[in-house]
Amino acid sequence: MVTIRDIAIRAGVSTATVSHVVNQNYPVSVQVRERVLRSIRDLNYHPNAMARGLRTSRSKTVGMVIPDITNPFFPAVVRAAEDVLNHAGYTLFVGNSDNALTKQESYYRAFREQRVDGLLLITSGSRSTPEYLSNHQSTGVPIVLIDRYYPGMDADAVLADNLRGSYEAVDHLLDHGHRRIGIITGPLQLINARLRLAGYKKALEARRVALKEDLVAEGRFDIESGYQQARNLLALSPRPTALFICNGLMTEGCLRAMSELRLVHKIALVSFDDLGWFPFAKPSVSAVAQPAYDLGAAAANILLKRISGKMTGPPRRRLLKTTLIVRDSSLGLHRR
Amino acid sequence: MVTIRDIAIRAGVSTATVSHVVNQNYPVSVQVRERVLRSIRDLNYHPNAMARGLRTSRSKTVGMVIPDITNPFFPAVVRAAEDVLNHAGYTLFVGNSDNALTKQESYYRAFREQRVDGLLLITSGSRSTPEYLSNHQSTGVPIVLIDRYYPGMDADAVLADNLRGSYEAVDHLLDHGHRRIGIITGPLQLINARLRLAGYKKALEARRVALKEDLVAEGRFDIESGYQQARNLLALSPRPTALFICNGLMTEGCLRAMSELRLVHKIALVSFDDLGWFPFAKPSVSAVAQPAYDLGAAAANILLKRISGKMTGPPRRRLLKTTLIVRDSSLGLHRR
DNA sequence: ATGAAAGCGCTAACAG
DNA sequence: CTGTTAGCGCTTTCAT
Repeated sequence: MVTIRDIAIRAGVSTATVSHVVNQNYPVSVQVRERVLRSIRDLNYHPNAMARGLRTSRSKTVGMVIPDITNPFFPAVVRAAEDVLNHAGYTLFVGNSDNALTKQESYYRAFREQRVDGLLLITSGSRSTPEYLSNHQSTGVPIVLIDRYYPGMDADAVLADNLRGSYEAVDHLLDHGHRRIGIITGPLQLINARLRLAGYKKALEARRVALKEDLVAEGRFDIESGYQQARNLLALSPRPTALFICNGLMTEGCLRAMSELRLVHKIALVSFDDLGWFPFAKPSVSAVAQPAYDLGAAAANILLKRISGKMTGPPRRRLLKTTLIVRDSSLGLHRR
Repeated sequence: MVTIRDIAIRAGVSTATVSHVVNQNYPVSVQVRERVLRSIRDLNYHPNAMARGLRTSRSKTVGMVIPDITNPFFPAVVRAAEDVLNHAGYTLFVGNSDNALTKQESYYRAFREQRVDGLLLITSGSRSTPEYLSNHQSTGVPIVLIDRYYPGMDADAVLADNLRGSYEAVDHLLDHGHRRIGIITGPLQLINARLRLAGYKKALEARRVALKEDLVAEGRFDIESGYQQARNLLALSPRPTALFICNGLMTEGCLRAMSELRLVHKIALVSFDDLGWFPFAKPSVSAVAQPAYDLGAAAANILLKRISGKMTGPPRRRLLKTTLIVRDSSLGLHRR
């Protein structure tokens, strides 16, 4: 491994001078600079980030943990955060927790040990704040939660308005005359899953439609559980006339079930989460679109402000609007 | 920041002993171990990976660069690599190059500077090997290419059999009587895009069907270009009777175009890359499924062997089979 | 404008 | 079993 000393020797200067050239933080004469730069190229020198970080205790690096890299929503959030952070000279490292608390913790620790300058976290699976996260406060490393939060965890958070988004979706179905509306929720230990369910309940209440417990099915935000719970709901009699599915992957599973049962054109459908292919499914799928890019970008911006010290004080919570996109699946147009 | 010294003082031992406890690589009496562990918990101590890495020159970390995190194929590969690496005690950091050579290079440098123990790379956009990669050999840091490679770059690679996969797809269309088959290729500076085109040509040749240049359109492996090029191909007269689309995202765009033109049920379609929702598109979409998980897992396994020194010698190239999944879009069943 | 030298936190000989 | 110590590669005063 070629080190700063190798460069110094080859260029006939001290390591300090090499450092000055590399970091451009002290004046260096043109001739010396050129000689140093040439040596760096000749030897293919990469500064050792570990040594540098050990010295400066900054890494110009941000760690992000997401729960499911195969759910298209999260990559979209990652892309946004990455854009903002790269622009500010930071490198974003991503870890996939696979919806497992243990993996989330191990990524958290790995990132902490790598001394990332900040953290972005899309939490998974717990009703309360894991201990390592409640202890996190004291570390001084900024952390911003995205899309979900642990109740009682004091950290900045950027969230979609889950309650209102699902309220609007269900309200829309009610508008179109549906009274037996089934819902496949996310795992209810997640706050956003609970809020989406709450929006459903609130919409029913507002129209004085009684809540039927058997129309509420809990999924796991994945294709498989969407399929399974859709089969369950569609086996009820009387059958629901409409379904509200609380994320995109479960909608994928639900469509598979509806397709098998030849009910695709008979049951109205709204999905929370808009996937790219919803417009050309038959019927095209109505959805509550989340501002994925804005979520990631806003979170990254807050993080940068915290890192630089431009933002101080107590945690803030930002709520971003969702958008109901009405397509054929909820309109009954497809019934003709 | 709490350091090993803080723990040592609090536990009334030397830093060496704390290190022994943490790394479990030297015997420590039970009482002392307990005292140390308690201090670690009390102070919420995280070993500084930078200091450790600086000392050991190992980071137990692997870096992976992918070209497009929003293309579902790549996250699937990531998931696999992650499974294998986590299992072996490594942490996988992912960087998204966004199909940009500059971003790919900057992630490469960031990972090198972080002193990752190995690299997984899904290359983007160049016909020849960038200089920093041809220089990589000498670093001794193992690197495994996945899905694509730069001609002339001497590194282990795990690839799908693009040529054969697309040959089979086009052959299948020919089987069903199609003679005017349009193709939307990927960006032709990518080797896999070129191979998929080559498979198309080879299949035509085998049946002595003349190649029509106007039926060949070059896309960029994204939704937008799939849409655009599909519009172009479908505007030809005579119109192609079948389309072979060289990746999943472009198929998404192509379907949008076909849907707008009300041609969905009139043109046969096969996609390279199988996406989760293809089975319930109408018609369901035939596709060449790539072994995404196996690609990632095989690459990670090779990387681990290189890191541990269990595998030495010249680079090896593994070719994994694809599978043609015939659904309605290529069968004409949907025409009834 | 350049260099000498201390020290970031940790591990690994080695000594005891 | 436990402690002392050197040094990984870098940045940063402080001299010159």
